[in-house]
Amino acid sequence: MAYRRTERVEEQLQDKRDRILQAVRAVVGEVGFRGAQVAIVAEAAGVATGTVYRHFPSKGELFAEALALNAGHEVDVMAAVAASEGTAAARLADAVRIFALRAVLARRLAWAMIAEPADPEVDAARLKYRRAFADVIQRLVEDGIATGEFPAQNARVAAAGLIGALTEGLIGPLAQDAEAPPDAETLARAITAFCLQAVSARPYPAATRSPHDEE
Amino acid sequence: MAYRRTERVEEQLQDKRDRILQAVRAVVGEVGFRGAQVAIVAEAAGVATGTVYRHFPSKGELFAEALALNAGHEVDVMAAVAASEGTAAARLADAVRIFALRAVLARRLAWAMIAEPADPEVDAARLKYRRAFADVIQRLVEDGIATGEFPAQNARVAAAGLIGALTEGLIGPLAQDAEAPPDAETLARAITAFCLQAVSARPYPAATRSPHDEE
DNA sequence: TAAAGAAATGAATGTGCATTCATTTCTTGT
DNA sequence: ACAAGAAATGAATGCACATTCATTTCTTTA
Repeated sequence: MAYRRTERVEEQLQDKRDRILQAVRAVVGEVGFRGAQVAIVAEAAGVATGTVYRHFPSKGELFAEALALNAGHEVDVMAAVAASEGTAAARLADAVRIFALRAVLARRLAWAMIAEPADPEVDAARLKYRRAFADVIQRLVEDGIATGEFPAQNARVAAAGLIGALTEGLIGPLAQDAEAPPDAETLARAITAFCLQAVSARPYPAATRSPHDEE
Repeated sequence: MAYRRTERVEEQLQDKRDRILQAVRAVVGEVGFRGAQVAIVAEAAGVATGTVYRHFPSKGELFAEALALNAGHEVDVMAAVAASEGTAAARLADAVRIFALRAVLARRLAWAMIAEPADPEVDAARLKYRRAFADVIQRLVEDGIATGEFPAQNARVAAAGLIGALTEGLIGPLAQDAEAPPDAETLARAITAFCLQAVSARPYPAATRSPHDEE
C-alpha cells in the first residue's frame, strides 16, 4: 500500500467543502437561487464542477446545507439576543429588530433565504429554520406572559404570527429590484413596533359572527 | 373569402380558454405547481398540448393568470366581508377568519397559491395580490383607528404584518403532507384571535393585574 | 358541395442544466 | 523515484419538459 488519508488531506478536504459552501452563499447573495448554477458556484469556489459532487450528493442538498449554515447562524444570533438581560418585551424587541436589520443589510441574500423559490430540499430546510426562529420567539413570549408583561395568549400561534409579520414586512421591500430602498433602521423599527404591539395587546374578545361563509 | 370568425366560434374559443384555466386550478390543487406540467393540464382540460399555446404564450403566463383568477376571487370575497356592516374590529376578524377558513378547506391549492415555489411570472402575480389583500386590511385598520377601536399606528405596516401572520399561520399547517390536520375552525379562530389582538393593542397594564385573569 | 381560412393536434424538437466518468494530477509510504 | 491509491478535472451525457410546427380537422361563405 502507498496512500493513507493523512491529517493534512483531511483538512484540505474539509477546507474545500467549506469554500464551496461559502461560494454558494456568495453566488446566491448576488444572483439568487435562480441564477446559482452548479458550474458558477464551482467557479466561484475555484474548483471544477465535478469536484462539487465529491463533496455533496446533489445541488439540492448542497444548497440546503448552505441555507442551513446561514439560517443556523441567524438563529444563534437571535437566541443570543433572547438570552440577554432585560425584560421579555425588551429582548423580544431587540430580537426582532436585529433580525430585520441584518436582513435588510443583506437584502438579496435575505430574500433568497426567506422567500425565493428553490429546490424542495431547500424549502424543507427553510421550514425547519422557520420553526427554530419561532421557538426562540415563543419562549420570549412565554417569558413575557410569566412575568405579566404580556397578556395570556397562545404563545405558539403568536410566535408564528410574529415570524410571518417579520418576513412579510421584509419581503415586500426586499423583493423590489433594489429600488425604493427604505432606510434600514426605519424599516426595522416599524416592524419591531408592530411585533411588540402584537403580543402586548390584551386579547380581543373573539368576534363570532358567521356570514359570508360562501361556496 | 370563405371564413369569418363568427360569434359562436368566439364563444367556443373563450370557453376553451376558461376550461384550460380551470384545469390549471384543478391540477395545481391536486399536485401543486411542481407537478403541474403543461401536458397534464392539457389533458385535464380535454385538449391537446399544442392548443394550450394557442391561448397562452407560455406556461408561466398561463399559471400566473390562473393564480390571478383565484387570488382575485379571494380578494373580492375579503373585500365583501370588509364592506359589510359592523365595527371595524368585527369586520377585520371576519375577513381574517374567513380567509383562513377558506384556505384550510382547500389546503393544497392554498399552499400553492400562497407559498409554493413557481415560475417568476407566478411569483410576480403573487406579490401583486398580496398587496391587494394588504390594501383591504389596511383600510379596515384605518377605519378602526378612525373610530377609536384601535390605537393610532402605522396601518400600512400593520396590514403587512397581518398578512404575514395569516399566511405563516396557514403555511405551517398547510405544508404538512396532509397529516396532522388541525380542525379548520379551530385554526382559523386561533389565527384570527392573534390578528385582532395584534392591532387592538390596548397597552397591557403589566404591574396592576394578574396575568391569569383573562383567557 | 367546394374552397378558403382557422383552429386543433401531438409527435418531434430544442434547451438548459444537473450529473457523470474516463483521464489527469496530486499524495503517500517504501 | 516509484507504485498505489485518492482526489480533481471538465467535456460529454442525459433528462425532463416546454415549445414548435407540419398535418389534420373543423367552420364558414358562396
